[in-house]
Amino acid sequence: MLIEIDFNSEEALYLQLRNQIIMGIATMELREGDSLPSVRQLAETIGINMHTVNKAYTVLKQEGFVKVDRRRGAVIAVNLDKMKALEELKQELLVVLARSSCKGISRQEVHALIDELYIEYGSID
Amino acid sequence: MLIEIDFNSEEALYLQLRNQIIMGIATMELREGDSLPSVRQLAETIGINMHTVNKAYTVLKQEGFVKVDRRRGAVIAVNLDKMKALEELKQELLVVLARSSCKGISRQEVHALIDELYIEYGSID
DNA sequence: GACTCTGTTATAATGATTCTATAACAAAAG
DNA sequence: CTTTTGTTATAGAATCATTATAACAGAGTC
Repeated sequence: MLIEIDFNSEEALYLQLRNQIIMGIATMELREGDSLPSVRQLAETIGINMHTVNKAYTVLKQEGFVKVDRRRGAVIAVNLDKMKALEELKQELLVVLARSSCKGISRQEVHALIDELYIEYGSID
Repeated sequence: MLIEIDFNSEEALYLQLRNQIIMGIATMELREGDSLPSVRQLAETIGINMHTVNKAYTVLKQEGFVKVDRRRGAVIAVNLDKMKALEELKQELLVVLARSSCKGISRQEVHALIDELYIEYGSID
């Protein structure tokens, strides 16, 4: 999987990494059971420190996107705690939608954007 | 307007402040032309430093939610740069929806959540 | 004019976060 | 036995968040 890091971004490197891997799972580019590169290998590929990659993997583990196996390294394994995910989504949208609403973006425009983005993600419905 | 700061949150104080004010605008609790408390006054009310409030106001000014008048202090004045806001919304949703999709939240569930939250915000449609 | 309140700016100290650098350990695979 | 794996420890540098003091100029009040 291709990972692109923006070193000029304000976003922390380990968070950029985490987000790209999550988007990789969402687009089915990474599937349940797939192994991620080892922390050292990915660090070298990207050109960053091993610990930065390790931190990304640790966060992904805590958030329930991978399981770390001593033999196979980090393996995609999504923990489907839907209730928790819905609550977190609500909290995030609370702020994001407030901004949008203030800027004159209508409810329907948000819906359209959701549909546009969800096409790329594995949506069952 | 009532402002509640969570000192145990990982979110920076000035960002909590900014977000609450933006939500206040979205819910029409704060209206165009309303004045915010002075930086010193609000700082004392909340129990934080003046500069932290000042930083929140400065960010709000840069993001186009208030204008700062030497006489009246920070005044609600939303700059409607819709194109820019739509682009920013898209970038934020890109990550948020990837997480949701992975956790098994359907497109329709997101729509329902949007509708639920938008009720509290001033939606024209 | 004296006083107060406003935003703004400067400077500094403190603590937390981020990233890097080196190093070591135990478990598993070849 | 050697290599590779995740994991842990420690330490340094840079940046960020917060607080603390202080000062300044513009505007309103008495």
